[in-house]
Amino acid sequence: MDAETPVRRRRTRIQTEKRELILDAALDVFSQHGFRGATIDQIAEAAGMSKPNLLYYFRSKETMFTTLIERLLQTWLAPLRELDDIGDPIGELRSYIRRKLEMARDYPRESRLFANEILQGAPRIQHLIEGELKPLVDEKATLIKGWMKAGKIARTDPWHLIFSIWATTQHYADFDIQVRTVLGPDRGGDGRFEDAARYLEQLFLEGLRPKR
Amino acid sequence: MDAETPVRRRRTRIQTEKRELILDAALDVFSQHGFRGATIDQIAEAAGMSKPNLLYYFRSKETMFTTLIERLLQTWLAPLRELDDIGDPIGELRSYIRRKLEMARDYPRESRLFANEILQGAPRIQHLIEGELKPLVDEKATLIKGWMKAGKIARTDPWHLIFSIWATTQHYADFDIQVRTVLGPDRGGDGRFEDAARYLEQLFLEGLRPKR
DNA sequence: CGCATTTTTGACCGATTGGACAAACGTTAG
DNA sequence: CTAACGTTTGTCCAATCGGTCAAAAATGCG
Repeated sequence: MDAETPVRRRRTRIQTEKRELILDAALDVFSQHGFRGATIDQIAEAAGMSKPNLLYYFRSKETMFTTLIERLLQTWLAPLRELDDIGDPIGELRSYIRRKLEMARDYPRESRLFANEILQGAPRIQHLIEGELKPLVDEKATLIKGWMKAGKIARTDPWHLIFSIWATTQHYADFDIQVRTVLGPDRGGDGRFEDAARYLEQLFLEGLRPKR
Repeated sequence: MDAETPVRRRRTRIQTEKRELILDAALDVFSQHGFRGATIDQIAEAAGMSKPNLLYYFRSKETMFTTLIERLLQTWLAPLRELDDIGDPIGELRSYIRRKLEMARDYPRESRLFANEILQGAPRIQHLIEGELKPLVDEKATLIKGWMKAGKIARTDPWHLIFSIWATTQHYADFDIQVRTVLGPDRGGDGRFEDAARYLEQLFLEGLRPKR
């Protein structure tokens, strides 16, 4: 009888700050080792606090992970949400690719965390992919189809078009080590993202067949 | 003094068979959970044997993993090795893309295992990337540069060209769950690889700018 | 068959894991 | 100041981890 009333109190200033600190540390660790590979101790150390202290702010490892990935998905999908019918289609696509590549450069941890989760069959975010990602992609696919019908871009499969943009841009975050190693110290420096941007623009706009 | 002579005996029939069985089970488990996420017990169960029995054939989890990934890298790089100067360049690239996409379809576990390892910074295969992958890519980049100079394909960055082929094709293995979920039951069925093949051919050859 | 070798198993070990808990410590409003 | 509440920590626990070991079972061979 009336065992415990979970009075959801208002969040303290310290709570807000520490939760943010923890999530950042968790992003570090989760993105590097995946969910199972990461330990609470690692995250606690990265956040500069003890394990029980961390567990005071997040009930469990799982809670941290889901909090992290749900928030992350929003920023992750933002560029696609911005794709609209205002500018000219080629310009829209070009800037979408550029923005995605910038995200791979500036938020590689987020990209890797997401990739890691999908790789393992998305056990913890399947519902988000079905409920958020799919509808958004379907909507934008319709938009792109319209561009094709209007002769603004070449006729092709809009879903696979979106996949190819995701794949090529996120590759530079997810496979960063491979990219940098293969490019070597000369070409693999900070300039690699500009090289990639130039190449991808050419690929998506013109393809590889030589002009005559 | 003569503590133990590791007389490397010849491998028994049973040893050969069981080792193969174990490696297949290990591929299942490693590709789904990554190295740290996988447990010896899981692999043993998937192989239908007890844990000590498995450890009789492979000294450690690490041994299994490296055996697996070193062998895997060879088949994985085979298509790139076949890229040569015999046929016409456009045809060569087209069939390289096709072959890579077939591998994503037929060997998704291998692709995921590799992706998982790279994602985490390639701690166990860095030397293979430097010593095997990089030289091979450099060699093929030179080949492709020749094609560009001869006007056979458009001038662009050969390294990033190779990256984009890897990214787009392996995406269908590594992000399979996402691809199938977004495509839905209609377009996400077995035909998705043919759709992808058609789309990628168009992308790499013609790009998206409309013909006029 | 009989014996040596290979294969399999159950029991066990120390280390690490996610998490619980009560006590101690800080902070703040009245 | 002080009582109430928020925060932090040391200690502990059961479960799981990778791996060992001796002994039993199966196999191969003359």
